[in-house]
Amino acid sequence: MPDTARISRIRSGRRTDIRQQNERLILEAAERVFAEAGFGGATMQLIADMAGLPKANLHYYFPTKEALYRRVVQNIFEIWLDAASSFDGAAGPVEGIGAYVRAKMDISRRHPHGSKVWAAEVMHGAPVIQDYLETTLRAWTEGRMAVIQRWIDEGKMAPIDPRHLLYMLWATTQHYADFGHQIETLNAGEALSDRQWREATESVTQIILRGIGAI
Amino acid sequence: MPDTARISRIRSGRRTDIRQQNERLILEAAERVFAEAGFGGATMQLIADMAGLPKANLHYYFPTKEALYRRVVQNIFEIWLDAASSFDGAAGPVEGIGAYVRAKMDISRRHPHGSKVWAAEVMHGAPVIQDYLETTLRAWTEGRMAVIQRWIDEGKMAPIDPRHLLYMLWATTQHYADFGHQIETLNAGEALSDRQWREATESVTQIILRGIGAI
DNA sequence: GTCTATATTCGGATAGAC
DNA sequence: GTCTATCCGAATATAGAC
Repeated sequence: MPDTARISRIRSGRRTDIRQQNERLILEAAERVFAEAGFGGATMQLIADMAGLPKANLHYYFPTKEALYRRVVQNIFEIWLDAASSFDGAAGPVEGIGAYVRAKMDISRRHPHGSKVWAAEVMHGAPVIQDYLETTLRAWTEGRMAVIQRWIDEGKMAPIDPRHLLYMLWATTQHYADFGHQIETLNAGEALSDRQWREATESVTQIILRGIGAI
Repeated sequence: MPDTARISRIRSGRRTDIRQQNERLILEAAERVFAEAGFGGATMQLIADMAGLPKANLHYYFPTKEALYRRVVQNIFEIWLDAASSFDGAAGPVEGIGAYVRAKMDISRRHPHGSKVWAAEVMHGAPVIQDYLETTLRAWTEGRMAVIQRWIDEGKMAPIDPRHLLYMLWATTQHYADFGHQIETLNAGEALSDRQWREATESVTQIILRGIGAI
């Protein structure tokens, strides 16, 4: 029955397309609402309205509010892990840390909502992603600490505690996303321009690279 | 009627004592619950249980959940404003910024809940304290930027953008409170010891003071 | 000033028609 | 796969006895 098979494939294909598109719509809306209202303050109704779908559809694609939230948090974590590659294969701290700061500042600009959701999740004791902290993040951190320690041993930077350097990199770059509203208020109520983002990235990079004696 | 007057004074005095003590109990519990669950996730019942009072008493002292939250946020803001004095009257960046970092790291350690509540409030667009950002915080920021600029003009530090230096100071110090759970997880699940707090403060201070060319 | 009982609203989740 | 109508639990807030 080639005919019905073809129709079935097409139908199935369309269904998959609709599913993927709707899931994306829902996840984008959810990221924004969770960031702006917190998990407890977010409502499925608000997310549905922002996604342009009836509330019941959300429960069709994501069984519970928590399942939807979990996916949002996972998405952000993966984006940050990708940025980790900037760190690897660098000859020294100037290239490695410079690239990492640029990558993370770029993420802060393009995914401010995701960064805020992550921050809130950690502030609340990481009820949903504690396992990621203990496995993936811990391994990642120890790997980069080893790289930094090697740079220190090779005389490419001052003997800074690698752990606190990493915390400083996370804190300074994510601050531009998480506290973006405060920064905007102190910028006469205006969002940072392209030029201001470049200046911010440059300032952060310069202070840190000088601070660790790499330049 | 000296007798009744005395009794009345005593009664009134006791009432005031009870009021102050209960308000303090409620505010401490509220700070913790708001920090760990967010405004939307916090419940008056949970705060009441943690304060050891019946729920209705909370509504006697604070008319609404939002009024209670507002007081918590204001408390934190005042604590940070006090720390601002570390900045003033310093001969140069080594003393001024050094003292400010120490003061803010100390607050991150002693008031982690308050710091988290503030962070969440800002992340949500500062619905409650937007006026503080536009008045008090803006004035404070401009004042310190002028001080930093003077240090630059006097050749006491490199020509860093004062604004981004301030953001870095806020980001790095508050990170130890707001992301304390992540830091603890990466510290084998242990809270930082006295010694580790000193090392963290020292690392932050050293990197920043070197980074701005002050040492 | 304290506390029990309750009114009322709101939001997550689902049933069931289409 | 979509969506309306609805259930039900939970949480804020208050009434009113003590």
